[in-house]
Amino acid sequence: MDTDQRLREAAEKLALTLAQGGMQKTTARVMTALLYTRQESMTAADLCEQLSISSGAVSTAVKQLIPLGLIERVPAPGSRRDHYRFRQGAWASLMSQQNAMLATMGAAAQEGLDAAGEDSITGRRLHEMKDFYAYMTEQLIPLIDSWRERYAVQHANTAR
Amino acid sequence: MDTDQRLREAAEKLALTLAQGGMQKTTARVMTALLYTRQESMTAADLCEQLSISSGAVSTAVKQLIPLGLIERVPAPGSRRDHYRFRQGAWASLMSQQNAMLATMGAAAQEGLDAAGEDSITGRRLHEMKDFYAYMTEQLIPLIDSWRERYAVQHANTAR
DNA sequence: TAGAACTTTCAGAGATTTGTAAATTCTCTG
DNA sequence: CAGAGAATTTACAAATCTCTGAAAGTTCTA
Repeated sequence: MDTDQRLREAAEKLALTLAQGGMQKTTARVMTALLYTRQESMTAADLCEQLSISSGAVSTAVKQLIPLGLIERVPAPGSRRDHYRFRQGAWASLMSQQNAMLATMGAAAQEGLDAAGEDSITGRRLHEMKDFYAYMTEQLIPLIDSWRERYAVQHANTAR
Repeated sequence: MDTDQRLREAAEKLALTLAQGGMQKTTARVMTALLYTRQESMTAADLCEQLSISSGAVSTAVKQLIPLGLIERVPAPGSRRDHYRFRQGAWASLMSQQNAMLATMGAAAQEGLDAAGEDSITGRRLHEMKDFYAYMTEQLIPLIDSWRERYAVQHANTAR
């Protein structure tokens, strides 16, 4: 089987997994297409054709992926079309987004504690929750930062 | 406003957030009901009534929550009904599940690398991905373990 | 072991989501 | 600055998902 086809299949497979995990299916397909493509970047038209979806769908997907820091628009000299590419450091951005969820969970726990009080069955349950998310938030942020740093140094000489 | 109502509202609010994040709505509502309830545990009938859903829906939700390690069936002496309660250590279990996703991502990156080779545009993109998930997996597992340990010690004397 | 009390499964109705096609808006270029 | 080439938005249609109600299955007790 040729390389292109293997990559396409890997892309679709990962997209399916991501969709299972809550990401919208088309959004996931656009993301993985850009991740596994052999081109430096792809135009909206490329994506339409390869994925057999309408330009509207591409537009929607892109609108969701850019704020997540997963892809970026890249200026394409000589072409009037927008080009998109998978971002350097995308994964760290994605993980950071998930940190926001950790904070939300902590706040939800606190809210319940305020209502129920610490000394109750509910209070004990929520206290564990609050502690856990406080701990995770505290630990995860430096973890991501240190990776960013490590990676930046390691690849300083091979930057695009 | 009374305590019960504040807790119910907090529960619904968190359920909505979780639903946005990809969890099924009813599943999320069952989970948060068990998290914020003032009772030690709830029966399927309790959940039906409080959430205004059918017993079939409860059954489905429970079937999804138990494997995630979020809730558990508890034997209820003197009652023939199943009782459910939010699990101790649920949050650590949940986070562990997400680690499985990290492994999947790493594998997906490897698969692409095998097809594209390291020395290509695609190869460099996928290499970053692989490194990131390898790093996160490596770091996150001990993090959760150490929390489990810490929490177990801290609460050894106040166990249910 | 018969029967009662629950739980689970399943088919179909209803609701929501999501993609398409077309209209609109935006943005370059000549 | 007019117009062509793209991207985005919107309204609608199609597909999917998810809950309910009812039937079937389980499990405990008498």
